[in-house]
Order: sequence, then C-alpha cells, then structure tokens
Amino acid sequence: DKRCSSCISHSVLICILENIKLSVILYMYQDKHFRFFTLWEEEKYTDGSKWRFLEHKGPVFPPPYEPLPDRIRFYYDGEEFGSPPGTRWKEVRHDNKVTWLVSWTENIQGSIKYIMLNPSSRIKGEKDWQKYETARRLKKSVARIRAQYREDWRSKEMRIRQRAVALYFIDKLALRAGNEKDEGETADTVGCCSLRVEHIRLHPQMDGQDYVVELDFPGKDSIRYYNKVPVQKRVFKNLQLFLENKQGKDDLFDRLNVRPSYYKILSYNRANRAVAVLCIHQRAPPKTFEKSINLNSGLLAVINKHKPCVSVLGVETKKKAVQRISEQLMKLEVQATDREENKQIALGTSKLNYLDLRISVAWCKKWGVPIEKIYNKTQREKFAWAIDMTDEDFEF
DNA sequence: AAGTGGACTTGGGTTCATTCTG
DNA sequence: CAGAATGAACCCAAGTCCACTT
Repeated sequence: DKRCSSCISHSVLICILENIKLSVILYMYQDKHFRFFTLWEEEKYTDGSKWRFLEHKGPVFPPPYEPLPDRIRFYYDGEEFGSPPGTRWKEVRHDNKVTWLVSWTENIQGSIKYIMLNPSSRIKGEKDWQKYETARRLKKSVARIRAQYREDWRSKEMRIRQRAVALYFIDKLALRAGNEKDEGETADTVGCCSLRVEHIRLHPQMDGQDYVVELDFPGKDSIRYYNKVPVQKRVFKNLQLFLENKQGKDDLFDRLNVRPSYYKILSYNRANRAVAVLCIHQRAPPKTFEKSINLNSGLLAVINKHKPCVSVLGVETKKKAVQRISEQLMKLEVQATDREENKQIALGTSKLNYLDLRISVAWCKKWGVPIEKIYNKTQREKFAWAIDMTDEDFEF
C-alpha cells in the first residue's frame, strides 16, 4: 500500500534479497523508476512486523545489466512472479562493509555511481557521529600538533618544512588539502598541497602589515580563492625559500608528497582544460548578473508605476506614494545585500556538515531553549542521533 | 612505496511545493 | 487567482581519503 512518491503511482513491485541481514526492497514502476527500502532484521516495525523501513531514495534509471539472477523473487499483492520485463540486473550483493545499496559504472567518465541512504538514516547518522568523535579526539592533540609544525618550520629537511608550512595554511586558513587530479580530464583547480608558484605572492610590506602572503587560485568548482594574510616571519622566509629558482607552473610544495613525475601534457590537453575552465567560469557570472538585472528591473518597475501618479495628484498622496516607493526600495536593497552576503557564505551547508550540534543541543537543554528555534526540520532530522543522545552536560 | 580506483563527503544549484501579494 | 517569493527537498559533480594491489 505504499505509494511511489516520484511516480504518484501505486504500481509497485517488491523484491526481497535472500540470505542477507541487510535486505533491500525495490519499488518499481514502468521499468524506469525504482525506490529502495532497506530493512533491518533486529528492529520491529510499528505494526508489529519483524522489519523496519529505514530509507528510500529515487527515482533512478537502472543501467543495462545482465538478466536478473533467479535468487531474487518479486512479489506483487502477495503473489510471486519473475523479474519485470526489460529489467536487467548485474548481481545480488551483500556487503556490510559499505553503505551503498546499488552501484554501477557510469558510461561517460567511467566513474562509479551509488545509491546511498538519506542523511537522516541510521547508517549515515552513525558515520556522522563518528566524524565528530574524531574531531573531538583531535582536539586533545591539536595543541601538540601545532607546536610540532611550528617546530618543523626550522627543520633541516625541506620535505618537513614544506609539510609544516602547508599544515599551517590548512590550519589557519582552512584550505582544502589539495589532491592529485587527472590533468587534462578535469578543470585546473588546486588546494593547499597542489598550490603552484603562480598562485602565491609574497609582500614583505603591504597595507602597513609585515610579511603578507597573497593567495589567488582556482579552488573547488573553479571558485576563486583570494586572500591576503599576514603570516609569521618564519613562515614567510620559508615560502621565499620554497619559491627560489621556480617558475609559475612549478609546485610550491614540490617535496610535499611523492607525486608521480608527470610529464608535460600535450597541448591537446591544455586546450581541453582551457575549455573546461572557460565553461565553468562562464557559467557562474551570468547567474549573479541575471540576479542583479532582476533587482534593477524590479526597482525600475516600482518607480515607473508611481511616476505618473506623483505628478497629477495632491501633496498628501504624493507623500504617501513617496513613502511607499522608499519602503519598497529599502526592501529591494535589503534583499540585494542579503543575496550579496549569502553568495559568499553557505550557511546551511556548514551547519549540516561542520558543526557538532551536540554543543548547541546541550546549550538548548541547559537553558530551556527549544531546538526548533535553532535548527530547521531537515537539520533536526539529520541530527536526530545527536538530539537523542545529548544531555545538558555534554562538552565537546 | 607507488599507484589506482572505490567509497564517501562536500557544496550548492535546481526543482518542487507552499505561501504571499497585487 | 495568477505570478512572485520563499524554503525544503532533491540531486549530482567535484572534492577527499584510504585500502588494496603490484
């Protein structure tokens, strides 16, 4: 009796994978859409049945796979029958070391795609909890780590010095680590460890400050990172050292990891990359541009609408009109600044990914503040695990 | 130890649903 | 009542990281 919410249809098929602890039920519709329900043996469903629905996501288009293994049985209205026409499956799999339900190789990049559980599911919740516990353990040693890398700024080994400076950047500026990427295949973006000479400028003096480092590079999604930071003298001297005898395309931290000595890729790849970068760059500006246009045209519309009235009508009406215009203008201005500020900061995401909300929960419980005031429905669902387990004495 | 690819998170754009407004 | 505004849900590319080979 479950309705498929993507298809608005009751036509569903149920498939139960046998001999496994973690079972999956697929709801199917017209061979195209299917949804996944994960069941856990240990738990009881509210109607007294043995199983409990954990999760579902969809719709998804199944890849072209081999015929369905006969280990899978399909049921509809309690009646058993074979695999639905046109559906071809690769394998039945039980693997409690992974959290995905279904995976396949995508046919453009050849990368693997997954169907995974919703953030509000138990599996994701537990992982999330682990993540924050790791952060909590890290807190105990962070002072030691900081002392260590400051010490390492003076190391005899260049490798160690570079690591220490990179770590300092990551710690101080929260830069992304910066991994190896497929050159040519992907846009030319960098993180801390993959910074190149061309991304950094050193200013012994700048804006009345000493030892300023100017960072300017394309980060994730080719979003520009631009920052001027005063750093410790020792860091500055180290950076000068790292830059000696290097060209723009050379790695700043060349000794950092044992990177594969990749060749200078053909101009073909350069062109390819240039196009990729161009596309990404060109896509972003029109959006903000369009928004500002919308705001401006909205403002114009407001002014134009009131113009004729003002010239014809009496003083009182004029005053009122002026007042209303300025009110609307203010509203538009507030919207504009709001958008402008929100453009820079993705508040929701960081709330969902970085902040251990047990701190907030404990605070709420301690002072009798309702959690709803601070976290919206989605956030509360995602953090159900934390809300349940946290009492007012919790300390990070 | 190096290299590779699988697994998972991050980040935020797009779409959908609901409420607001003229 | 239609279109605009708003916020939640959905979705997926682009990252990170690490385990497994070789």
